[in-house]
Amino acid sequence: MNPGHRRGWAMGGGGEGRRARHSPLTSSLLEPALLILLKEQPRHGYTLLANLEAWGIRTIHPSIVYRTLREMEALQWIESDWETAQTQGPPRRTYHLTVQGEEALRNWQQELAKVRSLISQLLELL
Amino acid sequence: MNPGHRRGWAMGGGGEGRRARHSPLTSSLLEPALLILLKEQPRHGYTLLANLEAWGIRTIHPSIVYRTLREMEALQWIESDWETAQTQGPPRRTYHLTVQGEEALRNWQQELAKVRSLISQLLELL
DNA sequence: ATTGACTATTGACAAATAGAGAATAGATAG
DNA sequence: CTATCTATTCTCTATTTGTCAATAGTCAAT
Repeated sequence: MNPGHRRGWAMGGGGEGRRARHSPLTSSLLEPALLILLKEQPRHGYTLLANLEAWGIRTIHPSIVYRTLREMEALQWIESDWETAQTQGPPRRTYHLTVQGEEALRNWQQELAKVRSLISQLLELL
Repeated sequence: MNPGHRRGWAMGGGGEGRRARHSPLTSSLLEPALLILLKEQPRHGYTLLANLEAWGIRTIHPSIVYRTLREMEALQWIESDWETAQTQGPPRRTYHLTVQGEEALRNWQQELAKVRSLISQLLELL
C-alpha cells in the first residue's frame, strides 16, 4: 500500500507522519556530486555528508554515502588514505579523485548536461 | 569487474563490444516522462515507447516501460482500457491520467525543477 | 496455408541497488 | 564517567532494474 522506495514517490495526499524522502532522481545524483566535490579537493566522508546537506540533499542516509564511496573506490575512481593527523574523533578516511575518476566525471558531465536539457524539454510540456 | 547496472555507469576506457546503456538518471526520468505524455493525451504503451525514443531515450527496454505503466496504474495515477477498435496487431491497452496522477505530476514538476537547478549548480563547479 | 515482419503486452528470474538501524570507536566537554 | 559529537562499517531486508522468453494478433508475400 505504501511504497517504500522509488516507484510511487510523488505520492498524493499521503500520510502525515512520514519522513521526508528523496526522489529517485536525487539518489542518482549522489555519485556525480561526490565526484565533483572530490575533484575540487580531497575530503573525507563525514565532510562530504555535510557538503551534500549544504546542497539541500539532506535525505540521503550516511551509510549510503559511505557505501557509494567504497564502491567508487572499488571502481578505482577514487582512492583513500587514513588520515594520520589528529582529528576531532576517530581516524577518518580521506578520499581523492584518480585519473580514471576524472574521466568518469567527464562522462558524468556530459550526461548531466543531457539530462538537464531533457528535463527542460519535459517541463516545457507542462 | 564489469558492473552490470547503475553503479559505475560512466566507466572509462571499457570494452568495445558493449551495448549503449543509460545512466541511472535516465531511468529515473521514465516515470515523469510517461505522466507528461499521458497528460497531453491518452496513449498506449507501444506509442509511449516510440515517444520516448523520439526524446532520445532509446535505451529503455520495452518491458520496463510496460511494467512502469502497470505500477503506476496500481498507484492509481493512471487507468487503462482495452482498445476495442481494430488495431494493426493484438489488442492494446490505452492509458490515461487520473486526478491523482495529475497531482503526482505536479509533485514531479517541482522535483524536476529542483533537480534541474541542482544539476546546474553541479555543472558550474566543473 | 505458411513464413516472416511488425505490432503489442506480459511474466519470471537473477542481479543490483537502496534504506534503515545497529555496532564500533575515538575525542572532548561537563 | 558519561553524554555528545565525530567518523565509519556491517548486516538484513526490501525494492528496483535488466534481460529474456513467451504469447498473440495483423498483414503482406509466397
